Formats: sequence, structure tokens, C-alpha cells
Amino acid sequence: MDGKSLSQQELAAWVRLATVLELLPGVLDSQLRSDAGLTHFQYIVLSTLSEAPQHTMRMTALAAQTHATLPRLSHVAQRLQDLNLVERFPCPEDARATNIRLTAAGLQKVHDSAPGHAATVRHHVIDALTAEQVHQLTDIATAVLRRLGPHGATAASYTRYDLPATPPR
Amino acid sequence: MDGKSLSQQELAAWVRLATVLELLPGVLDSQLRSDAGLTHFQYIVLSTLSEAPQHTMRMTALAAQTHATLPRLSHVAQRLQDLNLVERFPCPEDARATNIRLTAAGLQKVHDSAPGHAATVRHHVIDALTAEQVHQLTDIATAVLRRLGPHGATAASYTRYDLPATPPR
DNA sequence: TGGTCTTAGTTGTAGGTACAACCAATCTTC
DNA sequence: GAAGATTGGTTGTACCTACAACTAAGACCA
Repeated sequence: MDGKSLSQQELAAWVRLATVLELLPGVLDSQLRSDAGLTHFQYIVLSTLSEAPQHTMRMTALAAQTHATLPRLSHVAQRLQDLNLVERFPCPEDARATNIRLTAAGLQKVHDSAPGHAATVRHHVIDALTAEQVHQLTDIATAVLRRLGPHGATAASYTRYDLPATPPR
Repeated sequence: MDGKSLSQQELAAWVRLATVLELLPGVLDSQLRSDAGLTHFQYIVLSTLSEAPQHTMRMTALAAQTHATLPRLSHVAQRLQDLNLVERFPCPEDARATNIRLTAAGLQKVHDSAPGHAATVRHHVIDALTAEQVHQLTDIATAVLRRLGPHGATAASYTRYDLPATPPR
């Protein structure tokens, strides 16, 4: 164990962070759900695929990059496949593996929903902070991530938030 | 809309925060589940009740303080009642209302599980940060909460994290 | 070659949450 | 004092996630 209980200052920080943890995901989910019919996690999956070469990845690699367990990703992939946003096919090089690829409709969905999602992030998080706080937040989150498994280091992913509204071909 | 897309620095902050949002709840849930058989939210409910006078609150008040919707709280209360950790009874003053009260077993459960939960919070969050960062985090989270509805201001709740191991009577 | 271990992924199931529909009690207003 | 609106809460359903069990293919090794 790590010893003593939390001080006043520590408690204040934790209570506020816990509240953000409680409220922010709901805000992200509900904006994406009502505007695009997606959960935040589904959006992350589609968005991550849209950055991959050929819009294709191995299930395991996608799971790692989105910080999901494989069963979770498998269920979500099933659902996205039912919605015709992705398709899965066996990997030629390794018969155990499955590749998941964005469909044209899936790519379109990412392009359509990205601006609204980015605006939500900006409104609820970024614009609430000063430039200095944005920097502090980066350091703080990075420090916490180092305690949350080996993921921390590899968290540098999806650039898709600033995609200029380049319409798909 | 809030205009432009995210800059490099803004994106870095958001990607890291989003990752924390993805990973931290799972860590909290799984520690509490394996050590106490509770979700983080169930713990918050029990913990909040343990601070209330008579260990009793109105459902609506408890929902507000825990940032839950009433249907959500109702389902959770049902489950906690099945586990004999809380009990519900009609409010004498307002026949529409329901009071929820911690049972002796529920209070015991809070006392038993608090130290392990606090240690998890300390290990994964607080101890990852400098004292200055703890302060910065408080300000950052407070600023974000102001954008997440009227809740922000009223987030100053549960002190129970530093409860000295006072065994229940 | 055959046995075992590991890796990749799917499926089943149980519990959690959101949303909508619903019921009952109180308040308002005329 | 009765109609309509509002408040407090529960229930039903659909979807999401974790965890465990399972299948199948590659890797390792005697």
C-alpha cells in the first residue's frame, strides 16, 4: 500500500477529476450518438482505421492502439460491420489473424462526424483552459498514464482531430 | 460552433486526457470489484450515504450529488438493496419521494473498502504528480466542470477518502 | 511426426447505463 | 375543487463492456 490517506488538496483534486471522469464521457457519447449515431469508442475505432494505410489494421493492433481488450473490440467490430462501416477478412500472412478495414461508408462517416466531435472537445475542454493549462494538462495526463500500464508511452495517436474537411474522394 | 480545429498542443493534451478517460475508470472499477465486489459508482453511492445524517438521503438528492440520472440510481439502488447494503422506504413528508439508507452491512462495507480504494487513487493519480501539479489539476478540472453543466460548482463532496479506520460502532 | 504452448480471435453471459415510457403524488390555477 | 402541469421514482428495452470459455492456427521441441 502507498501509506497515508489523502490531504485536503489531494482530495480536492481527486474529487474534481473523478467528477470529470463521470461527466465528460457522457457528453462525448451523447453528442456523437445524436449527431452521428456512434459511441465515442466507435468513433475512435473508425478514426484510427481512417489513419491506417489502406484503412486496414489487424484486430490486435487496433485493440492495442485504442486501449481496448480484444473481446471488446470484437463485439464493436461486429456492430460496426452490421452498420456497413467496416469489414473484416482473414489476414493472408497469418491465418489466425483478422484484418479490419474501413468501408467507403465508414470513411464518409468519419469525415462527416469529425468536425462536430472536435467542436465538442474544443468547447468542453480546450476552450475552458488557458494555453498554459493545456500544457500542464498534457504533462499531468502523461504522468498519470505512466502509472496505468505500459500504454502510457504509446498513447501518441490519432491526429485526425484537425483533419481539414477534405471530402473523401 | 467554436471555430477552428485543434492545434498540435491542444491535440496532444486531448489525446492524453482521452486516454486517461479510457483507462482510469477500468482501473478503479477492477480494484473495487475484486477487493470489495463493488463498481466505482456503487462505491460512490455508499460513500456518499455514509456521510449523510442518519446515513439517509432522498433519491433525488443522492442522484444530484453523485451526478447520476434518476433511472440509473434507481437501478443501482435496486442492486445494492439486493446485496443488503442499502434499504429504501417512503419519505414521510412527501409521499412521492423515497429515502435510501445505508444498512449496517453497507456502512461496514464502506469502512472496509475505503482504504484500498484510497490507495489505488493515490498510487495511480496523486503519487504520479508533484504537489504543484495536484494544484494545477484542481484548477483544470474545475474549469472543465464549469463547461459540463451546472454541476461544476456543486462538485465539492465526499470527504470520506481520508476516513481514519474508525470501525463502525 | 506428434505434443504442448502461445497467439489471435470469437462467443456467451452477466451486469451496467441511457433513454423512453410509465405511474403516482403534489402543486397551480381558475 | 377539479383539470392540467410538474415532480419523484420505477420499469422495460436496447446497447455496451468485462470476464471466462472456447476454437483454431502458428511456434517450439523432443
